[in-house]
Amino acid sequence: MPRKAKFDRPSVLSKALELFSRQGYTATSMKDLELALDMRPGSIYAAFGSKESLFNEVLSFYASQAIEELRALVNGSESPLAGVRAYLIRLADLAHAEPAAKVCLLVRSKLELSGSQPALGKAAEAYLANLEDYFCEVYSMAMLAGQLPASADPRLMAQRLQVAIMGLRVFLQRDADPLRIRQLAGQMGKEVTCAL
Amino acid sequence: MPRKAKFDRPSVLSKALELFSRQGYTATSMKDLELALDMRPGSIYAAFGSKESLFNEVLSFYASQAIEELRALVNGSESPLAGVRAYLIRLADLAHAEPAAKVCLLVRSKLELSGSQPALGKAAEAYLANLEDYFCEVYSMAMLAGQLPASADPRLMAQRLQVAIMGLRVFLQRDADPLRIRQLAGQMGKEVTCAL
DNA sequence: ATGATAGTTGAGCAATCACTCAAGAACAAG
DNA sequence: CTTGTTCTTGAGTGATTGCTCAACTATCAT
Repeated sequence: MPRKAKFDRPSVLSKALELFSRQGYTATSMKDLELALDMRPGSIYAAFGSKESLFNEVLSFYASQAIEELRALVNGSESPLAGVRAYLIRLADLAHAEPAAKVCLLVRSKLELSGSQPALGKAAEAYLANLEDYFCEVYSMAMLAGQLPASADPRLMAQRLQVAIMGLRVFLQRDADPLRIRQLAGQMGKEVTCAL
Repeated sequence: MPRKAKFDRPSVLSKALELFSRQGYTATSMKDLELALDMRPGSIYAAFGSKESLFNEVLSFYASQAIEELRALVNGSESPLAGVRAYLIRLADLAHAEPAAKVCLLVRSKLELSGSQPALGKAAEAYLANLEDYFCEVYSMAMLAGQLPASADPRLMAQRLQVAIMGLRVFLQRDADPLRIRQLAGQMGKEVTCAL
C-alpha cells in the first residue's frame, strides 16, 4: 500500500558527505543541503529528523567507509606492517585530490564541534577510537607474526600511527609539493613500523 | 580634544582568542563576543570593522604569541635541537590544559575556514608557513653547529616537525592519558632530531 | 563653562537560520 | 477505478545572524 521513497539513501549520504567535507557542519546550511541533495526541506526532515542527526549518519557512513578501505589495504598487503606503510603512501597521494578530500572528516568534526556541539564531537571521537583499536589489532597481528620485537607495545604504536596520520592529513591542506609529501610519508611509514 | 578608548586592545584580543578557540569562527556569534568582551556592537565595529577582520587580528595575535613562545624556548635551550625536543614535551603537557588550548588555532581555522571563508583560510595558512620557515631556520642553525649530518635537508625536517606537531596537538583532543602523550612526544622528539 | 572631537550605546534592520505542516502526489491492494 | 498509506512539496514559522546609526556621553583645549 505504501509508496516507496524515491531517493537512494547511500547516494544521498554521499552527497551530504561531500558538502560537509567542503564546508564543515556549522557553515553548511539546510538551504545548501536542499540544493546538493535535490530534496525539499520536508523530505530531508522526514528522512533524517534534523540537521544534527543527518550529520551523525554522515559521520557513521564516513567512518565505516574509512575502516573498510583500511581493512582492504591491510589484507591485500604482504604483511600487516606493509599494509600500514601502503596506507600512509596512499594518504600522501591524496595530495592530488580536491582539498575537501584531504582532511579526515572525523578529525575536522572533532575539532570544529567539540566546543559547540558536544554530542557530535563525542561521536567523532568514538569513531576515531575505533580506528585506533583497529590499528592496535594490526600491530598485534604483526607481533604474533614475529615482525616486531616482543617488547613492542601495540597500543602505543597504534597511537603513534594515528598521530602520524592526523599530522600528515592536516599537512596535506598546506598544498606542499606532492613529491615532498610522499617523501615524508615514506619516512614516517618506516618510523611507525620499526623499519629503520 | 578627543576621548580615548576605555578598552585595552590586547586584553580584548585575548578574550576573543579564548572564545574563538573554544567555539570556532562560525559557531561564535557577535552576541557571544559582545558578552565575552563586554562591549556593545557599535564599539566592536568601531574598533575592528567586522567579525571577519576581528578574527583576522586574533589570528595574527595568536601567531605572534606562538612564534615568540617558540623562539624563547629554543633560545633558552642548550642547543637548537634540544629546543625542539623541549617544545614537543611542552606541547605534551598541554594534556592537562583546558580543551580549547590544546589545538593550534591556526590549524583549527585552516581546517574550518578554507572551504567557506577562503580569505581567512589563506591567512591561517600564511602564519603556518611562517612557523615552518622558523623551524627551517632552527634546523639550519643545528647544521651549522654540526649537530646534523651534512646530508640533512633542513626544509624537509622542518616539514617533518610540523607534521609531528600538528598530529600531536590534534591527538591531544582525544583526551588520552597524559603520560602516554609524553611518551609519544619524547619518541617523536628523538625521531625529529635524528637522536635515535 | 564651551565647543570640538571621538567613543559608547542599544534598539532595530534585512537576511538568513533550522525547521514545520497542511495540502497534494504517487504508489499498492482491493 | 477506488481507497489507504506514505512520501513529497514549498510557503511560511519564530529565532538568530552580522551589522548600522542616530542619540548620547566622556574627555580634551581654550
